[in-house]
Amino acid sequence: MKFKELDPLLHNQLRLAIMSILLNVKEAEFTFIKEKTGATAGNLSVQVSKLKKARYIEVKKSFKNNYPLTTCNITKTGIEAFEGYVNALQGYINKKV
Amino acid sequence: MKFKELDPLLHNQLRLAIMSILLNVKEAEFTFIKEKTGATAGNLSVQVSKLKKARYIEVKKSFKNNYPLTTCNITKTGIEAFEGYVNALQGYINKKV
DNA sequence: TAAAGTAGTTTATATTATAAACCAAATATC
DNA sequence: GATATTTGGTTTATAATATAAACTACTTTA
Repeated sequence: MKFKELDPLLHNQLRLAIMSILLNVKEAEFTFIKEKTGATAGNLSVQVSKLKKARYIEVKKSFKNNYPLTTCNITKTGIEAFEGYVNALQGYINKKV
Repeated sequence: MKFKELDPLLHNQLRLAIMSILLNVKEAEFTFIKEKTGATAGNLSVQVSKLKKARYIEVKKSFKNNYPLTTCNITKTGIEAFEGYVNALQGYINKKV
C-alpha cells in the first residue's frame, strides 16, 4: 500500500489551482479564476466542465451588468476529494526522513 | 506569483513514485522499482528513460546471474528538481489556513 | 530442443491538455 | 445606425502524454 492512487482529475496543474482557489472562497467568478491561474478561457472552460461533471464543483450561470457571469463553488465531494489527494501525495513527497 | 509551475516531468504519478523511491536509497534495481510501484515494465521503461534524459536519474546497465540488470540512482539535479516540485506544490495544497 | 521465464525496449493506441477558432451579446466608434 | 471592438465564454482540432501490447534477446528448465 505504498503509493496510493493520485486522483487523475486533481492531478493536473490547472484543475488543482482551480480547486485550491475554491477551497478558500465561498464562490469565485470565471474571470477571477482565469486571472489568478493565468489560464486561457478555453482551457479553463474545459477544466471547469470536468470538475463540474465529477461534482467536485458547482457552476452557476447568471448575468452581471448585462454580461454573462459564471460562478463556481466547491462541493463537499470536492473538498473530500482534495483532502484525499493531498493525503495520497504525502506518501510520495514526505519520505525524506 | 500565486501558482508556481509544476515541473511536468515530475507531475506524473509513476515518475513521482520512481523519484520518491530513489530519494531514499543509494540505488534501486529496475525490477525493485517495478514491484514497489506496480507499474508495467513497458511503462516503467519509458518513464525511466524520460527521467534519465532530463538527468534527474542515472541508469546503469550490467548483469546479475547472467540476466540483464538495470540500476537507477537519483542525481543532484533530480533531488533539486524534486525539492522544487514539492515547494511549488505547497502553494496549491497548503492554502487551507 | 522446445517451452517457459527473466528483463527489459519499442511502438501503436487511447487519453488528455491546450490553443485556436468560434459564438453571442453588449458597448463603443465613426 | 452600421461596424468594429470588447466581454465572457464554448467547441473543436491538434499536439502532447500515458499506457499497454507486442516485441527483442537471452536464460533456464524439462
